[in-house]
Amino acid sequence: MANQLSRLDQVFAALADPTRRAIVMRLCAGEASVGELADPFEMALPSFMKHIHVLETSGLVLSEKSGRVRTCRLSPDALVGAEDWFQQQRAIWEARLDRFEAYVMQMKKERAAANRPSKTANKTTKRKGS
Amino acid sequence: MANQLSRLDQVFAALADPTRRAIVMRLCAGEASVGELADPFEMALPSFMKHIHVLETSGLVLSEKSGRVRTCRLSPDALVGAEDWFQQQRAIWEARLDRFEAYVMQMKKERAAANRPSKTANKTTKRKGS
DNA sequence: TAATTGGTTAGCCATGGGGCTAACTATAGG
DNA sequence: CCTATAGTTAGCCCCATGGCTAACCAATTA
Repeated sequence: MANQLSRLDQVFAALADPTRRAIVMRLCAGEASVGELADPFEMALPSFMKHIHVLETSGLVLSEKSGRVRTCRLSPDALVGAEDWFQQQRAIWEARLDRFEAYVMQMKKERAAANRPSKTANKTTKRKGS
Repeated sequence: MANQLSRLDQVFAALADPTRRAIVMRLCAGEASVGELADPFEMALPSFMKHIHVLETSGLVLSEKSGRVRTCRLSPDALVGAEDWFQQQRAIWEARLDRFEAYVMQMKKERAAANRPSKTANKTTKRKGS
């Protein structure tokens, strides 16, 4: 579990760079060699290879060398893992929103009760507790 | 659109740090003051404030100072924006998988046709085109 | 008014990230 | 066998990041 967290570190750090996000997007459309991947970028190969390496150690990308060409492909697992994190946070967030909404409803009811001095015999402003 | 990309840079970079992810998770449960947020961390306040600032400039967190206490709350928009990116990638990925599956199906059919020299009168290996 | 509390600013330091060039290895092709 | 291709390794540079301390406001509170 703590492993997954530090994996998240690497995945998010990898995705924080536009070059690397572009590589991931490109790889979503299918595997490609390093040269093919590097082609659209005006960047020296060694610099580009660093990005590949970051993506690889983050678990987002797998690569295999055959002959003198290294072919890269996306490993969707890591992507899904990061996506899961968002969904968990959103779940917590939405649960809180629900609770907040319930709280607002409660407030409304109480204020309505306070503004309607008909049934309950309340004389002065009786809003403070709880 | 290019704006969103550089915003993504910041959001992902912000989320690449475990401290900051913890802050976001904490903030999912409701707003809190800087002091409350910093409490669980063994870190000098100025260091912690840097994290807050990173989260704020990334758009993930909003804060407001009243009196001498600054209250932070989550801005879900940025989170959702990042989540969207994943979903887009997954959509492209899955579309590709579908195409690949279709391709495999096609291959199967062709191989089946090749192995079944009954109906279609094909003499030699007639697989090459398209 | 004096002291505490809650943040903030300024400035230092070490590490790491992202870029480069140059030189090297190893396969493919002529 | 020689050359071009595709990566790789080594090493340099600069600046951003993440941590710290020390000093400094500005509201509370005694």
